[in-house]
Amino acid sequence: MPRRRLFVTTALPYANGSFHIGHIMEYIQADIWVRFQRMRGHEVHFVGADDAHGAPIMLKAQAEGITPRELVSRIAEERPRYLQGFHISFDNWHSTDSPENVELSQDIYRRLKAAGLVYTRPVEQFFDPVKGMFLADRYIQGECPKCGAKDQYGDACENCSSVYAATELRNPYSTLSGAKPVLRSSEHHFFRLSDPKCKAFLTEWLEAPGRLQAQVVNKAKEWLDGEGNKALSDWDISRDPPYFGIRIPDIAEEKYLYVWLDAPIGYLASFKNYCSKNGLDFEALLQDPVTEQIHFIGKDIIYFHTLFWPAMLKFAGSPYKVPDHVYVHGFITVSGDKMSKSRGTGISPLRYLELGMNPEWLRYYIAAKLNANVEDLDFNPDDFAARVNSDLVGKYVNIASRAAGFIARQFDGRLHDFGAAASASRDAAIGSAELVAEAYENREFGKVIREVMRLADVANQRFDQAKPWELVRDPARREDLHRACSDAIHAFFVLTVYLAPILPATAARVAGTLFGIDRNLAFDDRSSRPGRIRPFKHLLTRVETKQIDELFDVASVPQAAAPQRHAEKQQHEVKENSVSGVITIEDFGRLDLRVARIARAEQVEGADKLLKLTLDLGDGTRTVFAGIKSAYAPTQLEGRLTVVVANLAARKMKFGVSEGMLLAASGEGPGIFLISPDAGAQPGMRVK
RNA sequence: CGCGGGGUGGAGCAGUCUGGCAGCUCGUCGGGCUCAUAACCCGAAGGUCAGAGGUUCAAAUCCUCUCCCCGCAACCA
Repeated sequence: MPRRRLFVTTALPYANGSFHIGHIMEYIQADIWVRFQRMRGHEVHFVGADDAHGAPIMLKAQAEGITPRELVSRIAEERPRYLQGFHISFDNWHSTDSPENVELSQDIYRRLKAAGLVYTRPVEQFFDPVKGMFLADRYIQGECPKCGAKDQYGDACENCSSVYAATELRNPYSTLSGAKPVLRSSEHHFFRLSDPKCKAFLTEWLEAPGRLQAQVVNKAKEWLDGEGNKALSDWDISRDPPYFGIRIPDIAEEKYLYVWLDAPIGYLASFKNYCSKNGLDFEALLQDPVTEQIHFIGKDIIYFHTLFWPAMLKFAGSPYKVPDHVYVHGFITVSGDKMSKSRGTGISPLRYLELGMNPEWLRYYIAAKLNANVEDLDFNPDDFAARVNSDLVGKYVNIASRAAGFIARQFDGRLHDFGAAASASRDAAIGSAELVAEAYENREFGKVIREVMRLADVANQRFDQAKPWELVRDPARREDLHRACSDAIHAFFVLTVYLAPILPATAARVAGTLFGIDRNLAFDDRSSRPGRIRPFKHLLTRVETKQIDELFDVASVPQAAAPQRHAEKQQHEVKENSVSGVITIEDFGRLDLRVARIARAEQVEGADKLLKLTLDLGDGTRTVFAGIKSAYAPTQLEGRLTVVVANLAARKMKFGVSEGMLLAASGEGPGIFLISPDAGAQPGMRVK
C-alpha cells in the first residue's frame, strides 16, 4: 500500500469553557482513526486548537473583569490535562488567537476579495447604547410583533413560531444591559456565496464519491439547492468593534472578521505552527495533492464545514486546498437524554479522571458504539459497566490471564513455534485482519470490536475444549498443553494489535511487560509470533458500580427539574438516582422558592400533559408550563396559591417558554399533588 | 405537508444499500468447569423487526401513508 500523508483535525472547541464529554468523544473517535493510520505506517499530522474569538468570549471576560486573552489562556492551560488523560495523541495544539491565524485569515480574506467574492454594504442593526456595541439577535429580546408574547428573541417567536427580523420586535431591549437598543447602520463585509461559481463548485465538491457521508451530502444540498428565502445567501463576515477577533486588513476603519471565518482557518494555523516547530514546509505539505486534508466534526457544524469552508479555500486558491473528507458524527446522549450541564445529566470528563476511572474504559465503550453514520451515541451507565467488564476483562484479558500461568510454570515462558502446524485461535484472528483494517479505515469501530470479541470468544472456547487443567496432570500430553496455551497467547497478541488504536496504554503494556516489545506496535506485527513471554501482570481492573454512581452523583440533585418531557423515563431515572448527595444550606439557598397565585390557567392546544399557567408573584406575572393536566382542570387552579421555583432557567418547550416550575408531589401510582401554603401567605413571599 | 437521522426480545446494538430460516453482547433461568481478575464453557426462555397498506414465490430489508423519538432551521461560537 502506498504511504498516505494525512492532515487530520478535530473541531475547534470554543474557549469559553472546559471540555465536555462531547468534545472528548470526538477526540477519541479521531484519535482511534489516527492511531490506526499511524500503525499502518502512514504519515499523520493530527492537530487541534482553541477557538478563541467572538462576542461570547469577549462578554464573558468582561463579566469576570479580565481580558479575553486572560480568559482564553486560563482555559488553554487546562486542556493538556484532559487530552493526556484520555490518551488523545494530537501532534499539536494551538489557538486561533495566534500570529499564524492572523496571517492566514487576512491572507485568505485578501485573496477572496481579489477574486471578487467580497463586497460591502450597509446593514441596519440594533445597537446597545449602554454597552456601546452592536447586538446579535441572541442578545435582543422584546415582544413578538405577531402575537405580542413577551421576552422573545430577535429571530423567531417561541410562542407563535413566527419568524421576523430583530428590528420588528416591539419594545426591544438588550439582554446585556437592559437598555433600549437603537437602530444604527454600519458597513458590513460579505462573502458572495450566492455567486454561481460558488454554487457550481460546491455542488461538484459535495458530490465527489466517497468524500462525505451520504447523510451529510443530503443535508448540505438542502441548503445549497434551497429556493426563495431558503436560497444560499451571502455570508456576513465582518463585525464592528468592540470585538475580540482579527482585524480586517487594508481598510482604515476598525472592523473585525467574524469568528466563524477565522475559526476553521485555525486548523491551518495549528498545522503551520506545528510545521515550523518541526522544520516542515507548511505550504509545500498543504498544497501537495498527496496530502489528504480531513476534518472530524459534529453534526451541528455541517453548515460551516461543507459550504463556507470549502468555498473559502477553493477561491482563496493555492496553496490552500479544499478538504478531502469531512467526517461527521452525532451527539452523545446520557441514558437517552441530550447531554446538558444545565439539566445535570452530563458526564464531566474531569470528574471521570479524578475518580480514577480508566480512560480506556471510555475509549472502548465509545468505540464499541461508534459507526460511520451521523447518529447519536447513547452513554448508558449499566451498559458501560457490562461492556467493559465482560468484553475487556472477561473475554480479552482473560485469554492471557488463563494461559500465561501454564506457559510460565510449565515451559519457563517459552511459546510453541508451531512450524507449519495449524494454530486454531491465532489463525482465526489473523484471518480477520482485512475486515478489521477496513472497519477501522471506514470508522466502523463498533464493527472492529464485534469482530475482535468474536475472536476472543473463539479463543476462550478453544482453550476450554483443550482442557489444559487436565492436560497438565498428564506428562504424555505435554505437547498438547504447550500448543493450546501458546495458541491462546498468540491469539491474544493478535487481538492486542487489533485493539491498540482503541487501548493504546494497555497495548503498550502488553507489548512491553508481556512480550518484551519496547516500541509502538505496528499493524503488521499481527503476523509475527512471539517466542516467549514474561510473567503475566494484572492488566485491567473492572468498572465498579460505585464509581459510576459517583460519576453521576453530583448531578442527581437538579435531575428532577425537567418534568415535562419523557415523563416515564424521568421518573425511572430519578428513582435510580435515589436520595443521595447531601447538600449544604448554601446549596439550598440557591433555590428561590416563592409563593405564587395562579392568575390564569389554560389548556394548551396540542399538549397532552401541559397546562399553561400565568402566575402572580407579587411583583409581576410570568408564564409557566406545568405537566399537571392529568390531575387538574384549569378552573380548579385559578386563584389558588402554590409554590414556584422562581430562579429556574427559562426553558423553551414545544408550546412556549416556561419561566419556572411548580412544586408538586407524585409517586409510583397516578396522581399529582400541588403544594400549597397555609392560609395567609401572600404572592411573592420567599419560601425557606 | 420545512429538513436530516432514528424506532429490531428486558438493556445496548448488528442486519436494511444488494429481499431468502431474525442475529450479537449484556441481563434472566438451568447445567458444566475450576486454568483464569466472582472470570470461562454448554443449553433454554424471551421479538406481530413502531403501526397500516402495497409490490413479490418470499419483506426487518423495496414502495406509499401514519405515529413516536433526537437533532437542525444560516447573519447563533
